Amino acid sequence: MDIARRPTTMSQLAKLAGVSVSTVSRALAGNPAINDRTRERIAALAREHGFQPNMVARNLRLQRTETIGVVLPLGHQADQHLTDPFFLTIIGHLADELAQRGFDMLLKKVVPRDDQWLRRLAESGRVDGIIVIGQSNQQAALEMVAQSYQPLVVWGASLPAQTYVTVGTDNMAGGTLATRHLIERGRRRLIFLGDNRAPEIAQREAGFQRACDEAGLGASAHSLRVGLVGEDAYRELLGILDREVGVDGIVAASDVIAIAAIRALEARKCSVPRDVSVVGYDDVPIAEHVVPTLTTIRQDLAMGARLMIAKLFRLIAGVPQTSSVMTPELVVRQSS
Amino acid sequence: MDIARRPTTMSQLAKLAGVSVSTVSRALAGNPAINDRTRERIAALAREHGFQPNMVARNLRLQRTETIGVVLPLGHQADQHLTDPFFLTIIGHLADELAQRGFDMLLKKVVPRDDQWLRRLAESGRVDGIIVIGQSNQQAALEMVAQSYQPLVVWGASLPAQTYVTVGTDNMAGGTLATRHLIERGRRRLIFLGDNRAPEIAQREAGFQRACDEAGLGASAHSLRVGLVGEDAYRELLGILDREVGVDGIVAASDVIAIAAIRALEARKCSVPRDVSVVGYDDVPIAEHVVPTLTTIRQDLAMGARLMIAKLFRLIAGVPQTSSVMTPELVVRQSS
DNA sequence: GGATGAATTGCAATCGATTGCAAAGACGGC
DNA sequence: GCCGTCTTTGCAATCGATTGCAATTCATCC
Repeated sequence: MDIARRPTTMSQLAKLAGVSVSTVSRALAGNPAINDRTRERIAALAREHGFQPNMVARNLRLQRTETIGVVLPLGHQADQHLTDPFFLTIIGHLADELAQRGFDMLLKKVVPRDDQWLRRLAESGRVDGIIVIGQSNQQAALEMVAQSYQPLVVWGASLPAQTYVTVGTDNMAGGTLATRHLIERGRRRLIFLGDNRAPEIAQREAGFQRACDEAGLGASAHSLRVGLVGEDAYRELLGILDREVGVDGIVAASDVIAIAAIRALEARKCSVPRDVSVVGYDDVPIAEHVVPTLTTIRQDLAMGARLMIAKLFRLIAGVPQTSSVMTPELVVRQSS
Repeated sequence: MDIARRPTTMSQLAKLAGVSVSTVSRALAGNPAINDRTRERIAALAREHGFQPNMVARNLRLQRTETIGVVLPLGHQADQHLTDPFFLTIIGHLADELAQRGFDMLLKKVVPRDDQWLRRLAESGRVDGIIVIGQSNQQAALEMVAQSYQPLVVWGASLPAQTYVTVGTDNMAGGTLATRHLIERGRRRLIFLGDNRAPEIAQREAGFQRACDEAGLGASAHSLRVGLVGEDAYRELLGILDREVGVDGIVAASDVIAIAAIRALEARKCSVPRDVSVVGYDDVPIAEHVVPTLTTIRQDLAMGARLMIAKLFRLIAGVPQTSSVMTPELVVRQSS
């Protein structure tokens, strides 16, 4: 039981210890200029009272925060919620990597209303660097900030004229991989499901088209757009299945879409994989737990997160970085 | 193209505008003491250069950050990753609620090594309030901090002597609901799957036991512990199924466990729901997309997030709050 | 013309830490 | 006893904003 209230600032702790604030600061920082006995006395006092220095003041003085901003721009999504386990998975991996380095994560879900959303965070002084998950349709805002703000890494597609650093998988290769797999399984009437306003999805779609063209099924292969998730998407899927008679292969732009598609097929009395083969994208943890287990294109998100954080820290240190494109991998399970 | 570099502090902007820092501060804050023409001139200058005030300095001066800490304590989980979509769902809803109020979210995943992890965040000055998702096995740390730190809301179980505010569902009722449903379906050899070191899970298990006792199946009903997710859990499940012959009903402590269980049953040639009925818990978005769709106990996380944030803001305003226990709801789908 | 008061703006303190530099104290050597 | 050196500690500036209070300007009124 303390009679005086617990000290909350260094000056209060200094008064308790009978020394100056600077001595307390140095003692807690382990500065060797401070006498061992003094340091130990102050450390004991701090421990005893559970003293915790004010990080905001510290951050202001040091001009760094040991915090990384992680931004999810939802530019092209009507729906406001994060429902794709893909995001949690990558956020979880990022949190792991950051925690290892003693950094915190400022998570922002932004629905862009102007092109200043990224600049606001970048110049607020609240974060030492920024990771953006997915370009959405916000290339302009990303480019603008990248001109003057170095510590920025984006998960997503590697685009021609882009000046910012990205980490991602080869989406075109992934789309091709998924599609060729269906064709090898003897599927001929294929559709692609995904919202191609995001560049990653557009690249996967391009990969789908390429594989279709290679196999000479241009005429019978269709490419269709559908939102990412939710009841609307499910209903839309039912409509698509009713319209597209004879479809025997589906390439989905994400596992969540694939799973909804399987459910829609089920509702229409189509068996997966007997009547229709389905390939997802991402290999989210749930993919191997659904029935049938999901054939999918695996993106190594643990590796991706590690790369993003590694690059980001090097950028923070002032070392220029280049983008990385990882190779996606086909994981064959029951749905194809 | 600016010849001078862009102003990054108010004093630089003030120099540009030919006024003092205080005038800039007041102008940007919309203080009516400032002449309209002056204010407009300064605002235009700020807009033109994309000026963004330093939030760290602002936070220090105002002693508030408009940031809420969201903490995921992983005390009882061997596995370090966030893989349960339950977390993403609740984080997404919290992010929505906070964004609406113009607040940011500092996300911390902590693997508690001592009992100071919560205090460190509480007294760092970096957040105006804290939400803890799940008590895990950290009741002691929560209690300790709650003594001296008001703005704290915990998602989880409402426990007898607890001094902090919680929001959650009635886990005992949920467990009972799920179990009674299986019993009504004619199931008699039931098992509960979940890690009861977390108090929420322990309460669900107690509800399971109560329903079993009510129906007089104490002898044949078992209660078993299993980790939350991952390949280990799946293998453990296979082992359990092999040992527990004749099981015809499973109450899972989460949807993720339920889905893994269905997959294990499938691997052992048991049909769901023909041979075994399975009930999950949470009603995560994926629950209605798996095949068979999952019967589950729905927790209204949107409502829960809204309640938590509402309580937290009232606590920040100094208004004492009480805990809320929401009523869980049985959602019957195909798996039972 | 001078007093009064309202409208604007600036000065300087403040939030709580860190750190360069100076000062004080300890100690030994001559 | 005095001086130089080394250790240890404190003073005060700094990070970049906000804000109470004082100062200035200017119009108005008698």
